[in-house]
Formats: sequence, structure tokens, C-alpha cells
Amino acid sequence: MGRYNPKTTEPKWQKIWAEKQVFKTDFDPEKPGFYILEMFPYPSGKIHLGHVRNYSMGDVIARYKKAKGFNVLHPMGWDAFGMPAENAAMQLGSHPAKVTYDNIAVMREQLQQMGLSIDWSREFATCDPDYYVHEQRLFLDFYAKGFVDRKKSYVNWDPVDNTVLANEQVIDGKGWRSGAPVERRELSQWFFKITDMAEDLLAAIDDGRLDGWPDNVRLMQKNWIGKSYGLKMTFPISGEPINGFSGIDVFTTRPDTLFGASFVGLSPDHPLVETLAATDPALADFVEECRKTGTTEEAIERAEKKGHRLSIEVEHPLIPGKKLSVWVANFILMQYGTGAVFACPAHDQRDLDFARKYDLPIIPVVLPPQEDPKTYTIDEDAYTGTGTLFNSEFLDGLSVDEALKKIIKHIENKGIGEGTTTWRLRDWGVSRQRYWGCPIPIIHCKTCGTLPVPAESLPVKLPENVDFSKPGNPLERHPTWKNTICPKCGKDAKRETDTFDTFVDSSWYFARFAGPSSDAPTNRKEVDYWLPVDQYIGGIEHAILHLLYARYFTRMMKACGHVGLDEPFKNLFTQGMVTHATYKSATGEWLFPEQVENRNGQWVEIDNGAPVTKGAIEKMSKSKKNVVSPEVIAETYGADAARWFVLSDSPPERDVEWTDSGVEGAWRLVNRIWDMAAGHTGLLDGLDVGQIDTLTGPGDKNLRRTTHQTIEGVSSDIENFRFNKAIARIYEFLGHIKKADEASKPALAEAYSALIRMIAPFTPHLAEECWQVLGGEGLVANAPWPSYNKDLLGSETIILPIQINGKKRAELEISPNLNREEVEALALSNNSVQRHIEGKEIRKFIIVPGRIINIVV
RNA sequence: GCCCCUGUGGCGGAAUUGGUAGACGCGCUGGAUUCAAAAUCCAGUUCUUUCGGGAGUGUCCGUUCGAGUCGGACCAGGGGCACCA
Repeated sequence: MGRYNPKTTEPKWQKIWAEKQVFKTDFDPEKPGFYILEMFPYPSGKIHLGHVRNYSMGDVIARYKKAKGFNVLHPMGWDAFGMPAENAAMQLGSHPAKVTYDNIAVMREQLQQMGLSIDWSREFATCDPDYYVHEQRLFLDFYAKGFVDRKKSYVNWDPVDNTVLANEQVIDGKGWRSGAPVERRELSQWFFKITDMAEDLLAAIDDGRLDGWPDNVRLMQKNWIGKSYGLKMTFPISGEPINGFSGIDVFTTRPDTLFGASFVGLSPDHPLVETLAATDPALADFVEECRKTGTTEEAIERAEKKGHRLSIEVEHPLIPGKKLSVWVANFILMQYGTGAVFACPAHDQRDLDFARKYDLPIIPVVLPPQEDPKTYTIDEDAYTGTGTLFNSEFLDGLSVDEALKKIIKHIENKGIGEGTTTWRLRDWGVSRQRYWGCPIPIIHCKTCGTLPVPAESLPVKLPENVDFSKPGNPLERHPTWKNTICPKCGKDAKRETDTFDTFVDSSWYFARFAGPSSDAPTNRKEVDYWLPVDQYIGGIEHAILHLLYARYFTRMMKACGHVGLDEPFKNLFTQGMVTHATYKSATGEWLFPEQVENRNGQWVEIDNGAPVTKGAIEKMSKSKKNVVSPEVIAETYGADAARWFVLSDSPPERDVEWTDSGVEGAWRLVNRIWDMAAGHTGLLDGLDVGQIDTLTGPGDKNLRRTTHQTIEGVSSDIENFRFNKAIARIYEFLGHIKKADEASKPALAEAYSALIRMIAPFTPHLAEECWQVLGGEGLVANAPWPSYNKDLLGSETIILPIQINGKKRAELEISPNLNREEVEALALSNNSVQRHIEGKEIRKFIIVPGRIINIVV
């Protein structure tokens, strides 16, 4: 037998799997279905290590479940709409469709070379009109059901390019191309009313529907939805009403601190502020200044706290005669609550920072335990903990919880406010002013208003001849595309030129896979059989947005009869990211890792020796160029070694920092297994796989015990996503097989048969080749998973560590079924134990059966 | 800033969830094989030591017979923050 050559072996088996349609899946109500799905990739051009890791994990599960007798659905498609293709069109002049489909062709080839057990017959891209026509149909259904809304919201506006920018395109508050300071601008946009379902999206997190999800993801979603109960109340404006406002409605989750109120703060986007700014140039300047912060919560929160005092004052609702100043503050978000707050600086850090800056009063009203009300003061830090109310009239002496209840009741009784539930979650804005997305099927008519495109006119296809020479939305400036006629009155009308957020595309693709050629958006019969996805796998970076939108979308689809369930993903596994250091040239451009090297401790560009700044270790992303291509590994060592390697070292949920070392080890393993198999040609000839497990032979107890222990361990490791541990076990098993010289042929056959079937999910090509050489029946891809016999797992003796005062001093090898007294006697007779307890009194004798002995002296 | 996560030898990591810290792999050292090399195989590898032992899981403090694991405070790194996907 020659050396193992993946270059010929891997394509050979891929061809055989394809010809025999081993991974093609059909609806079969007789068999239990198992739907495994990895988050589908954006076709960026080449697969990267994150993909290899993600799809290798999914493939292990898919092949394992198939071996366990499930009808496995393991599809693949492309999240194909999005900004990068449109940017490429602007920079290189190529059409987004061409760029996208070219990239898909390359990446499909690369994925196929990995030997994944995917049913390629179900493949689609979200930019296929055959896919997005159904997205438009779904939208019409949602529109009819009242799930869709049109309202104003803020976007990043580049005043030079006259275009809307994505958050990613805003760098230090400036447009990425123009360099102009970006403004926050209001625009009418389409929304899905996700807040209407906030209650159920939240409830499902804790009522068992998401029990198969990781706790941290559930917690993140819970915090994101952000249900909170508080008080909405009015602070009357002193004197005459201003511009029709007689009071300011504020929302607070800490009404217990009402007597510590120091001032009232308004968002720069608050309607009252807008009316005042019309006649107050200084205020208008301040508001404009605030709007330069951009739209992200992060930017607003991190910006230096700034305020502008208004000329109006409000009255404290419970303290007659007390007036509070009113400020516009840049950190107050219009989207949350009422866009106005009352501030209690003593018990809120942001309010405290603001109060210190503008010299506003600080009145503590919650006294921490063990503090004296006469001497208690607030220094650097606001006190946000629990305690006893003081300085608060009728609330004095109450706990925070009691005070919250009492004050809400009190305000409600006075009729100046009410207890209210608010949500952090905002409606989902789906409008994008871009070309490369699914057109929103809406028609604007001057007489009839806004109308949905009639279902029979779908799809609304993207025009192909578009102009990318300038920034802005090509659909908007296309000479003819937006011209249409009103479906109601027949007069000239305009198409909606916004396209969908790409999160819409990825919110239902999993349902489409269960019937990819259906005339309706979904094939109900197949959807009911396959869904929910039994195992969903993807990056932790999608923990909130994608997963929350998909959960909401599924509810909307259910309401329209397209699916029969609320929660699309039964079990979720979030893998860690593949990270790598970033490198920046002296001119501030990102560099690929292969462009730089370390010379005497200094990072330089290989081409010209120019100095390079090594930046943070971040998730691999094309925009920062800190990517390592898996091609080199696959070309040198083959797909199996690459798959084995990405799963072998790190626990799957953890981030991995990529290093080159270690691939060699995977390559060695491939060869080692091949050599072992090649040394036992025909070992499995004529043996029925199912029968091997019951064979017995003399003198090979140890080998059989190891074989069955390994089967048990590897099976549970795979079920629990502990691929690194499964692999470690296989390494140990290899060592045992090699040393089992005296084992009989049947025991050896059992070991080899189990070994090859256990490595098959990890290194499928190698497994097929070995299976063939050993004389296994059929394809290992179709072979059942090895089973183990519980009776063969146990060993005759166990090793019990002995501790004296919690420190290990000796070991005891005993039979596991000795009783307590016998163990105690054996322990005390041990030499090392005697030396350590000599002359001391035994105060406690702890025996944890099968675990440990601890003697306290 | 807010929410979530992570931290163990030279490196990636393991530890049955409170019970022998360092499985397995990488790297390194020594040996075998070879004309030589590659490949392969075998052995060793937390630090320290007067060879009895002592120290040790980011830092400090606590709970316990016993802490990598539980609690508190802190430090460092990563992810998300609604138009990157």
C-alpha cells in the first residue's frame, strides 16, 4: 500500500457520493427527520476558516445523525444580497449580480471540496428572483395582516454624496468616501411591527420553547427586548403653555427617586425641542451639533455628555412651588420611553456626571444600609443599590421596592401619570436605499396613496441596466424602472425604490429549504415534517439580531398560514469566532497577514519593508483583511486534515486565534490511520457490521473495553458538541489498538470497524478509503453508527487518591465494591499515609465512594 | 457607556460540574531506524527543590474536610449595540 494521497482520494469519493446521491434527502414520513442547518454564508468570494469550522461542525452532526438512522436534511444556500457587491460595482464597474454569482460558483466549488454531506439539490441564493418573489408574497400577506408600518426614522446622511450610509460606512463620524461629517436625518421608511409581538418573543425565552438554546443567548435577547415597568408622568410647564405644550411627559423606571429630582432632560429630537429651536438659533445650533453624533446607540452613549439649558421651567409634581430646570441632553434617546426623563443625579451615574458638569442640585433619597442620613453624601459614584428612602416625605423609611409601588399608586391616584410597561426593542426598519436587495412591492399613487403591488404582478424584479457611477440609490435614478401604473385607478404611479434589509432574506430561508421549488413561499407538508430546525449552528455574533428577527418572522408566517410553529430553531449552538491579529500599513490601510512579517521584533511589509502596526485580535473579516485562506491547508494536506484540525484543538463555542502550527499533527493522524488500515487489508471481509459487536475472543478484554468505552465517549461528545474531546479520545484509542498485539482477530476487527465509523464524520474521505481496504460493506457514509455494550465498560480495579488535610499523599488501587470499613483499613495501612498521620489525631475520615479519600488530622 | 462571554504549562486545551490539575494535540529534548535526510517509531516534558518536600489555574479576599469549578471586588481580552453579514 502506498502513501495516502488526498489529492486523488478525496475527489474520488466526492464523485461516488454524488453519483449515488448519498446525501439527497426526500420527504419520508416513515422515518424520523433531523434538520441540521448552519447559518448560510454571504458569498464574499472565498470561504474562510470561520466557514470551514462552521460547516465542519454541522457536517459531523449531519453524518452522525444519518448513521444513527435519521432522515437528515442538510441544505446549503447563499445570503446573496448586500452592500459589498454594490460597493464592488461602484469601485470596479462590475454588476452586483455578476460579482455575486461568480463568487457563489467559486465558493460552492470550495465547499464541495470539503466533502460536506449536503443535499445540493436544494441550493438557492436569496438574490434569485425565484426566491425573492416569495419574499414579496410574504410581505403582501404581512401588509394585509397589519404587520407592516410606514413611519419616520433616522439615518446616517452623507451631505456631500447625498446618500444614506450604513453604520459601518461612518468612520469617526465622517462618511467613508466623502469624509464629510455625517448627519442624522429623518426619512420615511417601512417597518415590521416587531414590538407588537415583544411580549411573546420574551415569554418564549423562559417558557420552555427555547430550552435548546444557550443561556447566554437567551439572556442577551431578553436584555435586548428590555421589558421594564415604570411610571409615565407629566411635569407641568411653569406659566403659559409653550407651542401647545402645557407639560412634559417623562418615563422613568425609578419613580421612587422622584423627590431627588434635579432637572428634566429632553432628547435633542424631542418634538418640543424642535418647535423651540425654530425661534432659538443657539438651541438650533446645539441640536445640530447633537445630530452629528450619528445614529448608533454606542456613539450616543460614548459621546461626551453635553446639555443646553432651555428658557422654560417645569414644576415638581409633588413639591408645591419647587421648579426644575429643563435641559436638552445629547444622551437621551428619542426612541426609548417618551424621549424625556427626570434626572436624579444621586442615584444615576449619567445624571450625576451631567449635574456635576452643569452644577445642578444633587439630592440623595436612597440611603444605603449602615449609612447615617445626617452624614451621607454622594461623591464620585451615584448610588444605584437598594436601601431605605429618606428626604422623601411620605416615602421615608420604605425600601426601594415598597417605594416604587407606593409612588406609582400615589401618582395614579392624583391623575398625573400611570404605571407603564416600556420596551427597549424598537420596530424593525426594513427599508434600505440601495439597489442590491429585494424590491419592496409597493406602489405610490398620487390619488390612491400607498398600495401593495397586486400578487399576480409579482415578482417586482430588479432592473439589470443600472448606473453605479455615482453614490445614491440606482433604483431611484433609473430612467424608467420606477414608472408604473396604479393598480387601483390606472393612472401613472411610482414604484417604491427602497429594498429590503438583508436580515429579511435570512429570516425565512430555513423554511424555504424544506420545499425549495414550491410555488408558494413554503411547502406546508414538508415544512411541517422538517421544521423546526433540530440543530442550528452559527456564530455568536448573530446572537441577537438575526435570531430575533427570524423568530419574529416565523410568527408572522404562522399568522398567515405559511408555517405551523412559533420558534424556528429547536436547538441552537453558537460557535466561537476565528480571530486573527489585524495589521495596518503606515498609510493606514489594512494588510493581509501574508503581506507582513516580523523582522527582529518589528512588523514590516514583506514587499517594501515599510513598518506595520499590529492591531487588535479581532474576528476575521474581509474589511479588515485579517483573514487566512483555508485553501493552502486543503491543497497541501487535503480536506480531511483541514476538517480534523479545525475541530481538534478548541472547544467549538470558544473563539480561536488562528496559528499555523498544528496542521501537521492532523496530517500525521490521517497517515497514521491509513497505515494502520492498510496493514489489515481485508480484516472486515465478510463480516456484517451489525454482528461484529457481539463477537468475543480470548485474551482481549482490554481492547474490547477500550473499544466500547471509546464508542460511548465519542458518541456523547458528538451529541454535546465536544468535538475536541471526541478527537482526543480517538487519539487515545489509536494508541490502544496499536498496543493490542495479543488481541484476537475478531476483537481487532471490532476495534477497526468502530474506529473507521467513528472517524467518518470528521474525515469522511479517509474513512471511505480505509473502509474499502479493510473490506467493510458498502459505503461507510451509509453504515450505521457503532453501538456499545454497557457490560464491557467496567474495570476490575479503581485507583483512589488519598488526601491528608486536602493534599494528595497516596494512591490506593482497590476493587470498586469494597465496603467503607475495608477501604478505611486499607488506607490507614498505606506507608505514605502512616508517615503523614504519625502522632496526630484523626478528626475526620471522608470517603467519597469511587472518588477520593480525605483524612483530616 | 450598556448587555453577553472568556482568562489553566512554551502553545491550543482537558478535568465526569465541589473530589488525583495539566487528558489529547502542537512544540521542544533524548533515543531507535537511515549512507544521510525526510517520514516513522519509542521515551521525557508545570515550576522549584537540600529529592523529604514546596508552590501553582489572570489578581486579591471569602465559603468548604477539599475550589480551576461556588460567592465578592478588581484587572485584561473578545462579541453585540438595531444600515457589516
